[in-house]
Amino acid sequence: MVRKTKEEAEQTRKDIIDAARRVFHECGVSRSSLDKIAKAAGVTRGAVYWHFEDKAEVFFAMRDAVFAPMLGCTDAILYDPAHVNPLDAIEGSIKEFFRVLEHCPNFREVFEIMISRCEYVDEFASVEQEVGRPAQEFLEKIERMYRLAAEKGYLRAGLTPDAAARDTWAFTSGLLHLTLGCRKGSGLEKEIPDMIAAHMALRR
Amino acid sequence: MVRKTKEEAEQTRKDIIDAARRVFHECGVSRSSLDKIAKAAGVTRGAVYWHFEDKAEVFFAMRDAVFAPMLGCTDAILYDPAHVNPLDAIEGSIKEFFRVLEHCPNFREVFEIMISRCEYVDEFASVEQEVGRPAQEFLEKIERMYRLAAEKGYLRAGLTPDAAARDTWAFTSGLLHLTLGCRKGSGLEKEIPDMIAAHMALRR
DNA sequence: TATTATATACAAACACGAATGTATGTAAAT
DNA sequence: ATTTACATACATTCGTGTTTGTATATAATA
Repeated sequence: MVRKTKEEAEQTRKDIIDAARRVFHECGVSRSSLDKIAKAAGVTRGAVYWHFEDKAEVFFAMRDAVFAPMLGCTDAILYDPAHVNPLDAIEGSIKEFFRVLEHCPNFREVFEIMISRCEYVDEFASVEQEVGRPAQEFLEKIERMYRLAAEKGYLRAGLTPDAAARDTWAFTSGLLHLTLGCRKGSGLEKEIPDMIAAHMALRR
Repeated sequence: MVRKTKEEAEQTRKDIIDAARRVFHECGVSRSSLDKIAKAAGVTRGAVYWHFEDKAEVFFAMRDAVFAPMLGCTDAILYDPAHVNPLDAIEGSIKEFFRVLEHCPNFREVFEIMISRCEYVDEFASVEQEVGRPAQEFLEKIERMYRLAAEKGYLRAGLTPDAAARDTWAFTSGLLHLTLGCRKGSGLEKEIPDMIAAHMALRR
């Protein structure tokens, strides 16, 4: 049984991506040989090389599979018209991001791989850029929201939308790194919603 | 000229550590073969294996060479009795940290390696822990400082030292990752002192 | 509709370089 | 005389990219 139907082939492609995530997470990207990934997916390297050029392409496919949904997920909250106060939208969006991160292992694994199991050099140097772009977009989005909040009179007096946005930007990034990186399993996750609320309370 | 004096041997040891930092930074840790490092240091692998067990030991030696000085450096500011307001001590200490990071290439390179050029698995899994410990200590230190500030009446009303500390903690971590990682060379460095000042202004 | 041709979706085998760890050699310091 | 501080050579493993083989799905044709 060699030649599969298109649907079956598409399934093995997904199997490979799925296996790659597990192997990347366990061994780190550089020590994840295509043979390990293939075996974890129940195929041989032949199948991997059929579907992908090399390990980098597998990596990017894995990342793409979770990044787009994640952005859509947080944006939905950020731009939810139910929030009359933009500060609530920001707070809700960030909380939602960390909630998803805690409850969806696939997402968390990919983020952990990108943060502490991948070396950003050569073919992967661009990953740093591509992580930077959503980060940059996040900054611009919350800056607009803070500006809106200021116009509506919700922003604390003496605080510029610009400064508030950059502070929240760094705070969120730090929280992400602390919860996924060095402080894993330290009970930090339980405190995250409180930390976010306290952070936002400072600018109300 | 094979056998060197003790001083010369100590120098080649330092040369190897120095070369390792450059090679790690350029190639990433996993792609830095001991041969590359040896050649960059102007020796052979024989010398490397004489001074170190393996690559991991070279890595840890490199890290130790900058971590201790860095901690001493920021602590000196944090505990400088010249500051009557603990908030000034915190602000100064964080600013100093980023100032050193910007102006001392050795320090910056090591931090960049640890943040985006090393995979925290297997022998290096402990690195994550060891990065986490200073981070944890930093949290405890600034928490004490915020408590002190609260006692002296310098902390903004309605803000607990605990919440302030964790917010500053995440902010600092995020700033570190943003400036060394994805946003390198984006002009962010120029804005860092302002961002720190704005962050601290929120809790005065 | 039945037959044929071709492209597909892999598995298996091969060839190559790179990296590691170790073993051995050796000249000079001690 | 012995140890030190390496350089050199060797053996082995591992990963990669490519090539070849092949059974079958699918398209083309009659």
